[in-house]
Amino acid sequence: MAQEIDQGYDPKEVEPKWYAAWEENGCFEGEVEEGKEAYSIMIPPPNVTGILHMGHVLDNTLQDIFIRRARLEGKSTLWFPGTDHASIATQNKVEQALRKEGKSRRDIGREKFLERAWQWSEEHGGIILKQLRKLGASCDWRRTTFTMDESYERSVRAAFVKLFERGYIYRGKRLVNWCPASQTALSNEEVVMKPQKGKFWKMRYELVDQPGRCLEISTTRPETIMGDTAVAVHPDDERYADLVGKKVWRPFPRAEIPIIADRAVEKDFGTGALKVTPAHDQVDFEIGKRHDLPVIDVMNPDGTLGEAAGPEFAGMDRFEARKKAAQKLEELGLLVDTEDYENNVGFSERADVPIEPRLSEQWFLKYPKVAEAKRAVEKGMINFHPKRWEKVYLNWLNNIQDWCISRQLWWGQRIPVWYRKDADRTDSANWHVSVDGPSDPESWIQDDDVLDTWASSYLWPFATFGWPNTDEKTLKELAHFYPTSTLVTGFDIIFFWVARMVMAGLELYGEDKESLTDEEIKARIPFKDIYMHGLIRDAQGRKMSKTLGNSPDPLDLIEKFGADGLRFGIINIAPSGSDILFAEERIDIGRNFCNKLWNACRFRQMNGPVDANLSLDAIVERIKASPLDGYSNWILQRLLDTTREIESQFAKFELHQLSHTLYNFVWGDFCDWYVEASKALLKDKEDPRCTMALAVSDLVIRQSLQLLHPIMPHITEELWHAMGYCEEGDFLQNAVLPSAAELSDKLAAGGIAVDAAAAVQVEGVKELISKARAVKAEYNLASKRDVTLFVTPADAASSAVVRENLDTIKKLAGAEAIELRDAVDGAPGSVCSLGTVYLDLSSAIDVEAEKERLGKELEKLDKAIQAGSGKLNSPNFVNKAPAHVVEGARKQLAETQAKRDEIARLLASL
RNA sequence: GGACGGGUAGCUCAGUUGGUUAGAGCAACUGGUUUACACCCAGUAGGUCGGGGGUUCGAGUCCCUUCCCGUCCACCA
Repeated sequence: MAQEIDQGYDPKEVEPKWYAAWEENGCFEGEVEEGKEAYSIMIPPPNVTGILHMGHVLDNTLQDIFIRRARLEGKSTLWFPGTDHASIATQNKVEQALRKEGKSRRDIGREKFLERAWQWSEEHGGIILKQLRKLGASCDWRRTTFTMDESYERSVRAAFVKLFERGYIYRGKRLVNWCPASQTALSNEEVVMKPQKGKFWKMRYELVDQPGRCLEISTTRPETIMGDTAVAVHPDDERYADLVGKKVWRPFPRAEIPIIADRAVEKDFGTGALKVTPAHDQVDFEIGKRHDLPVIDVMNPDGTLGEAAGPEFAGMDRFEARKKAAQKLEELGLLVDTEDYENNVGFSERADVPIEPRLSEQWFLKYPKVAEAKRAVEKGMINFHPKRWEKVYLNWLNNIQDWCISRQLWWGQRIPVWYRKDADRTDSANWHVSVDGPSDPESWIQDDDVLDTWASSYLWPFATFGWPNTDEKTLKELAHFYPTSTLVTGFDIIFFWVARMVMAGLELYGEDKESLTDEEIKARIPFKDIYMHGLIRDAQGRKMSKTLGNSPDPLDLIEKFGADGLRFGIINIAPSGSDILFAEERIDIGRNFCNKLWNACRFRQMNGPVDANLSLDAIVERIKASPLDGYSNWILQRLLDTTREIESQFAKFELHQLSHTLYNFVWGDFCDWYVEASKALLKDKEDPRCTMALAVSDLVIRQSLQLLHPIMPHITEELWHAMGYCEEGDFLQNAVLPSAAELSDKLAAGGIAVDAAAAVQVEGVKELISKARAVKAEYNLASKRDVTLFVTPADAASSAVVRENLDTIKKLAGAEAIELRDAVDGAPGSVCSLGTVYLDLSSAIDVEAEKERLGKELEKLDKAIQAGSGKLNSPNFVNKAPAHVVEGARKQLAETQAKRDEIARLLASL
């Protein structure tokens, strides 16, 4: 029930109270509601051990806005929360902790390590979910899922088995991206290229059958010389045509290697001769395959040189070995020259060390349903917002390569493949692939590796519901909530996650099929819309990072601005899909806006009881009691416009406009004009116009709170109750938000005809008031509230409008009296559409200053007239432009001319 | 090398299908305490819309070209 509103909004009092109440009352619980449209969002699961940062604030505020809006529209909603085990990131953290104790994971073994990791994830896990609650996130927390929950893991294994059985998953010995720090294979997406300064060594290899004759070769990696098994030149390179088929001496270990011809070599690069190291370079590996070259792996998994590198190098770090190899070339007299060189080197995204191409046995996924994944987007079954991300997505799919999904890590879902003990692992006859493992486990050994994290989270949209279980609950919920409605995420994981989820859904959500029809695609896609937001950066545009210390703790910001203030603030500065420059001052607006809204309600409450607000009908009934005055008509018109605008912004996924539209309406229209104007009516509580103004305020506030609720849930809930819009124990979200059309109909049905044309008149009154204020300010009388104003109306209609709004004008312009006159001379004035408004100041007028002011205005109008008449005098414009544009230009010119004449007259009268 | 995004007021950004004299918030400046709010009110100033060319009656908006900034993809050893 309604309660008194205190002075000053204190989010600390309000926010925790309502969050607790919502949770206790199951406000966020998403259940299948037959007959209602479903709306669901899957949270992009944050890392289990992560803590909330500004990116999460943005991402989750957006999701909460979507889901709360859907709730207000009366949909059957579900926001599904959870966390990701983040295999490599979490394992790194646990290993770091171990290292502090002077241990490595191999010292303690897999079992003990996993114990530690679980302990770690339980200690830190869930912190972020608690923080999300502080932000007001309305997730159905009962459903919180962790990607290493037993049920989720079963889904992951089931997916693996299905993909394996369908031939998409295979095991192969390939050159993969190897991270020597984490000692695991990585996917191409986990490798980032960075420019590195290094050296380019030119060396010479002597021909075996022509001692003294040498072939010059350039390299950036002399430490792999020991793994060279050929030298390659381009087949069309005339310089070397006679050498192909001959042999050169590899300097160390000294051995004969062939000179071969291969098109992969660039003639014009370096010397045009390439040392071929099949074990340590992708291109070389391909060449090696084509020419059947031996593969010599000279490196250990940890990035040190191996036995094959020879005793001098074995055990040495790869970068040490590089220097040493160069030195050795020099000693042997084989070094021609050395130059500084910058090239791009692949780094492990996580560990930030250069990766090594490394030959190893791994599991790969040949992506399924690539064509369908493209079609889904091309045909608009899945829509990116903003649309431009479509291209990025399609481009990736067009160049897609098989995905290395095995990781030599322990923390994660272990690959559900078992090998028969003491049998040949490379022979698939000795494999067992299943969800539950072999029935005679003692005869088998499970694969050591775990899956790439993304090879589990790509199932998130349906595995969370229990897929592939076929129990009633799972099927019913999936039928209702899948495909989910909107995916909200950053563009940085468009390949890692978004595209892979699409393919996983298309392949796995349904029967095994070679290809899919459009109807089948629609049923299988994981989401229909993708809202891509930008990355949060600091005020200088730098990425936020711990080391830079430019990453504010959202909890501090919530403490300072309130969750609602932070939410509004972050939404307000988030442009459509590009990077967001964050600075704390930019959040001020959110806190200030909360306070403004709060005080608007407080003001309303101070002017009368709010005991007849329980339903929209009750409020409409009260408005009916007396005819609308101009301002009330105007604000209702603006309310309908605003409601419509917000509808369109949601429909078009233009969320960056929401906060601006609502801020302008609540602050600019309602508080600055309607509330101020209504003060004239509120003086006399017995006046029916007072009752009407209060009822109109109640309607505007009610609708505004609903429109704002998705952005600022706590304060709107508090005010919803304080303003008596619902019974105790009920919640804002249970009142269905009327659409602009519904609201308009409801008003019409109640006999309240909102008149758009009359609303325009009010714009004229506002203009007159602003002009009057400006003239007063010019004479340093802005705060004087007892001046006399003269108005010379433009015509009879204007005169009537001014008369009707006399009280309001007096109140808002700060005048004691307003006199309508036919002509005024020698007073400072300002021309507006309703007429000219003058300040009664004949005695004290500063003629020079006034002349200057009017002169400036005159100049501006002259320019406009010149442009306008020029346009209208041109037959081209009059003949070619559409009639309404010409008409508009004529009207505009006439008005401007009238204004100009009036100002000229004013000037003359001085 | 390929693709995309951006360049509009001191700063951060809006600006629908081309159509009045290009907007907002912050900052600045001036003046204030009015039936709520100094987390406030009123007012002022500030822009040749990156440069050049074109299409058009008309361009911040469309086309071409060019210069900056940023991102992604590719990777010549």
